[in-house]
Amino acid sequence: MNVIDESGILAIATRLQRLSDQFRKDGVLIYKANGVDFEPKWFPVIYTLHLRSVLSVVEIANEIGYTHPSTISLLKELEKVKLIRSKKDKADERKRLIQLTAKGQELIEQMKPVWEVMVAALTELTTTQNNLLQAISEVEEQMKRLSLFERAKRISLTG
Amino acid sequence: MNVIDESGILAIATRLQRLSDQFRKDGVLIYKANGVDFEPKWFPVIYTLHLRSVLSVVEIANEIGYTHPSTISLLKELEKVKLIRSKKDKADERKRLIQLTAKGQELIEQMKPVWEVMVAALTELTTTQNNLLQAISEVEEQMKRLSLFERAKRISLTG
DNA sequence: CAAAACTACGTAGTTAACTACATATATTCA
DNA sequence: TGAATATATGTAGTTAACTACGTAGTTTTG
Repeated sequence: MNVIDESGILAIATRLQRLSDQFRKDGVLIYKANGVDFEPKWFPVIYTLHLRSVLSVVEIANEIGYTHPSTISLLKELEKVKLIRSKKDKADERKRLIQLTAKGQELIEQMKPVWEVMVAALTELTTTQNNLLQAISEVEEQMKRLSLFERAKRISLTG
Repeated sequence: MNVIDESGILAIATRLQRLSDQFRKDGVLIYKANGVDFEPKWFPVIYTLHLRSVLSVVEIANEIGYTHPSTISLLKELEKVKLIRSKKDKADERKRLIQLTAKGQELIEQMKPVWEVMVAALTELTTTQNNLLQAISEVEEQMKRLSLFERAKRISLTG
């Protein structure tokens, strides 16, 4: 991967994705090693329901920052393995209200110590001179002010 | 996306991916706005061939850090739009040697000023208190020493 | 109060990476 | 030197996100 590393910031999207993939793969291994039957991709939905208890499909999608079709397919999986259940909202028949099952809540209790280990390991790994998590937050903040595209446009005009 | 941002480091894989996606989408817009017919996903291959001129399929895959099947499908696309061409290696008949076409080289010359703008925009965006690119390099370095999984295992045992 | 606009959810198809497996050629070693 | 192993490429199928589009309720408005 020499060329990509040497090409510097131009290949930053590729490197971000590579890092994300590696974290996720190790996540699978860590859950497995701790006897927990859970996939990292489920985390955003499950964690959101852990904190908010009852939400509609679109509300979950917004919380986790995915599109609603992606969210629906995650919800289908989670319903299949009985970690969540859903019912129609009587006040608004368009809505489907989602919540954790008892099994889902038990699983969360089981995962809490694993999450603690993960937090410790991730913190150890990312507490370097330039903190990765903070760097992400800072860049997200910058993008809110002005997107990469807008910045490029401005540089093209003034350069 | 409140919950994900608030859950801190546990959702770091999700946030890395989201950032990567946003960069790539803006990349598409920037190429388009500059009248260049090029997709960001082609960058690793094209840039590698720009620097190394003739390489086999597996050599390219290693340089860009993808699996060889992924690389083959990228190469197919690039051959279709005539940015690269390939021929059998006479010294080793298993190998296919890949290189840029004249069209590919011209396109690179056309893209160079766009890349400069991108570098400037990305640098502006990511030069914050904690530098994202450096943070990525530092974490990659840490992972080489000991993977996330190994760290989690060690923490579980000693904790 | 009916038409228009909006919101919530769902399905179908696409994309860009992956793993697993198959085949052909090259190299090594008993 | 031929059998075993390794390497290079290719194909098929999977995955986890996406966009585009359709339908059914809800809200707004002329």
